[in-house]
Amino acid sequence: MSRHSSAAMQLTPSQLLSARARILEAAAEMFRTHGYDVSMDAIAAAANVSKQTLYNQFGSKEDLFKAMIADRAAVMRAPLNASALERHPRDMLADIGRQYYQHACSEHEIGYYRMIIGASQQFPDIGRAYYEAGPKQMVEALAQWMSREERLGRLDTGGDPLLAAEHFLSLVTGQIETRGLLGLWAEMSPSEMERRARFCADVFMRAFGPHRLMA
Amino acid sequence: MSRHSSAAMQLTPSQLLSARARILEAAAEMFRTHGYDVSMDAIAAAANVSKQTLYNQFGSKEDLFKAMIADRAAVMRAPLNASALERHPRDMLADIGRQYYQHACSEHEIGYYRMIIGASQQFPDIGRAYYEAGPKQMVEALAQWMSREERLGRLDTGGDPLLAAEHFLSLVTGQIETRGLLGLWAEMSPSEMERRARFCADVFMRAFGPHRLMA
DNA sequence: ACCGAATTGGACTTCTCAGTATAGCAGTGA
DNA sequence: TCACTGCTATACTGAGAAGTCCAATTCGGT
Repeated sequence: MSRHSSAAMQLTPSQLLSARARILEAAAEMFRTHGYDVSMDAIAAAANVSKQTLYNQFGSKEDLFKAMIADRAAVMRAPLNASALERHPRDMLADIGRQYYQHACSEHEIGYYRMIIGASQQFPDIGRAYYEAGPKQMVEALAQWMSREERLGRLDTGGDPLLAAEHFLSLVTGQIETRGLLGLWAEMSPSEMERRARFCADVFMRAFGPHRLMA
Repeated sequence: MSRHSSAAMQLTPSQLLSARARILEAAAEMFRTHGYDVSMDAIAAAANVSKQTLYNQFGSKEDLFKAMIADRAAVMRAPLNASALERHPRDMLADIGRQYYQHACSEHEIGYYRMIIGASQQFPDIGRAYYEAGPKQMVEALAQWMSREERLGRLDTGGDPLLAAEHFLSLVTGQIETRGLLGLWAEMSPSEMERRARFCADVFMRAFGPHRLMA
């Protein structure tokens, strides 16, 4: 019974990853769902690894936490594939909205965001790093696209594409983020995503489209 | 020297409040700045009260926390004084924006919000209560006003004043809340508040004003 | 098959913190 | 003067968690 059976029995997929990768994965999950207060024992158990191994790989809880953040930041690298430069701004915007709802508004991502907010009190640089790798990237990429569209005469941001980009993302986010952060999660159906994304694009085009009326 | 001098020496303003009120005040401050993880000893010290008194007044840390939340919720009761019903929607909206920047975007309020977010993982009902006493009230009051304006033909929300209200508040909040939550605080000057509030009102009116163009 | 390195499980130390217990002190009312 | 009540100060208990130590085991490369 000894070697073979016990080895085979425990071969979950996670066992195939290196200890370090498994720890990072488990740590991300545990920190996300329990906040920085999870015990190292709990993380070790979740990673299916002994506590000592955990401390061999990462010297301390703080180190592990920061390594996990860095690991995830590498993944976060923004989407916003500037795929079609040819499309009508309205369609492009609706698409961005859709993408946003699928990625950034998932329960998973909101949980991660909540955890970062909590940690940013204890580790201020974490908050800054997250902001610069996430929201800032996003808004700047969008602003750049808007600036291009403005030169083409298809948008009119009044010379402040950054603020316009902020506004669009704010429209998309709406109260959804607020509710998510406060733990009031409501799954959004694809059709609801579609409706909201289109609505935001319409609203934005009315406000920043090329033919706007004054006062 | 004994009685008079010692009593007089310690008479800070906070000494004039009842022990209970002092504790609530100190607890609010400590929870806000340190999160739920502050020690009861620290709170007792901040309230200038012995630990035992603290436990006499509030049976446990959780009870104290919830009492503090309830105490503050009573204060939060929304502004949005529907003062002038006569004013042009644009001015009304700009005013709401200004008020919002002054109250809800203060470092103080953001810190409180951040703390609630952290606690809502541990105490889910806290998150819900905060949402319903704060953001929800706000958006519903605004939606009600918008609905009235729509009947008067001075706004056109396309029949969804709630979503329009959400949109306006999102515009106002923008990235400011995000940055605040992540600890990247940047004081906003009154003129900056003014500029942003006006800008948001203009944008909103272009999108939801009465004479909108279609597609 | 063998050796060194990594891993394991668990006991152990030290610390912090919620909550309790105790003993004394200060004001109040009769 | 005396009992009563509420507060202070401080020591204490018990639980949980970070981090360490160590003997036994397993794994990877040769």
